[in-house]
Amino acid sequence: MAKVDTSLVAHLPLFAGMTPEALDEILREARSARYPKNSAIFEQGADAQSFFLLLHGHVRAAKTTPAGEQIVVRYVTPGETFGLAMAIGAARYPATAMAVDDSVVLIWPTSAWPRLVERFPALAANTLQTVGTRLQESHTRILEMSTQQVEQRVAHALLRLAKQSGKKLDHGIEIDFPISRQDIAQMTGTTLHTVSRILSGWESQGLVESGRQRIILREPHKIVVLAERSVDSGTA
Amino acid sequence: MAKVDTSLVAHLPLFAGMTPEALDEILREARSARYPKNSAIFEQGADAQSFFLLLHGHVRAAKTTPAGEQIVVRYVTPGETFGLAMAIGAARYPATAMAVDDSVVLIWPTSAWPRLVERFPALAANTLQTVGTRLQESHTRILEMSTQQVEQRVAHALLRLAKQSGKKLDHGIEIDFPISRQDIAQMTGTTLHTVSRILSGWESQGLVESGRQRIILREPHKIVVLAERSVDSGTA
DNA sequence: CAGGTAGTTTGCGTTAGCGCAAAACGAGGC
DNA sequence: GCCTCGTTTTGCGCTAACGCAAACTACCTG
Repeated sequence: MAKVDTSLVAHLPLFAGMTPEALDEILREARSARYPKNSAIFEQGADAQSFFLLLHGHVRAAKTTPAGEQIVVRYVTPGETFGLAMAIGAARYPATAMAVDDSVVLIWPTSAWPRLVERFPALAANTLQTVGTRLQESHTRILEMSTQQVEQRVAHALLRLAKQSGKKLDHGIEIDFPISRQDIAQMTGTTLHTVSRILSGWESQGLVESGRQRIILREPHKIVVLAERSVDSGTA
Repeated sequence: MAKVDTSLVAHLPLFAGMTPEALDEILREARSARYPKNSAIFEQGADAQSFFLLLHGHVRAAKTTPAGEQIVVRYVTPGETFGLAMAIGAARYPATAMAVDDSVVLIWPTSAWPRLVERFPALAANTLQTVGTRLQESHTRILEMSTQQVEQRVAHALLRLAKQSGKKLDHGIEIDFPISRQDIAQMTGTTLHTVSRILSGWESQGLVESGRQRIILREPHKIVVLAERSVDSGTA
């Protein structure tokens, strides 16, 4: 197995409350791998043979309908785990994971999970914590889809991306991985056309600056206002 | 503490892989309580002092926006846990739980959780499993909301309710707890008006029979067809 | 049994956002 | 430097679903 530097990952929530020795033992079971931009890490429906921890880069998890429509479940940022099918007792991946940037991951064989959990119960507790948080976020997303208009949802989505993976600029925040209108549409439950129109509108108001797979929030605060304003208070 | 019969709950996924002694010890920490129909069990935003296991009845978990709009997160059926805020490290309940029928629950103080998990690691693993499954379901719901029309979403919702809490009748399946048009609207991201129109339509086709807070699926199979048909195949 | 309350139905006008289509744009490959 | 392909923009017509309003109905209460 490839040796991984413990100091890089020791602070992650996944390993909270663990001794250096335990951490070392867990890492010994992992190997690391590099996935180039736009390569698939695993496909929805495939045998869940591994689970992953992202070290560098960005990964998009997306779910596809039988008819071929997609939604983006989430963007994985460094330090987060993904592909935890086994934790929920699933034999197959429920989504497809794709590197949107050159990415480096740690990989554990799924078969190692039961043993690791038995030996290090904190692992299950920590994973429960993160999965629980994701469930929360998922409910929030459903709430937004049910109650907000598309423009507000797009505003929220961009703010979240900026918070998660924003690079601070002199004036504004840039989302630091390639993301298309289509991607944002799939995060907010709309079409790329509508997203394009919304961003065009914002651009002409100076709220954002954007181009091919690239978005900079120039006036984050004003976007917060857009995100929070209730439907009918527009002309108030 | 009230004594609870272990045989009633021993088979639940939450207690999978546990010895009778362990189960007994866990149950000793719980008390049971009865909530009458339409009473609140806990409110969104309140201190998460307890977590719950439903023994009898039905509980609706709903999330409210600052503006007062609600969505139904899920209906809890007997044998399921709810109010697991502590598992995700939240100090407050992220939703409101209400008994929709006279209900009986087991209640543990949140403060007992860390101790229980330490003593019985399987508890965390089992909870991870159920929370993971709920996350899956939540993603499926987002996918449906993004890609399907209202009628299909309502069909799916009813089929799920029927599967979860359906009472088999001579001819059809009855959802065996009180549920309003409004509730279904809040499960599917639409309005009670639209749900009412859809059910009226189905009723006139003989697919369902419904009344005040009561729905019977008379032709489950035909509803499955409705749920699965893709958007444009209507006139095919 | 009368009255009130909560849930349901239905009609009608409106519209946010979709779907299609076509053009413009920009980045990478040869 | 040119060509090609994927992304983005924009126009236009359409419709699913909403929002409002009013009537209706079943159940519960006093």
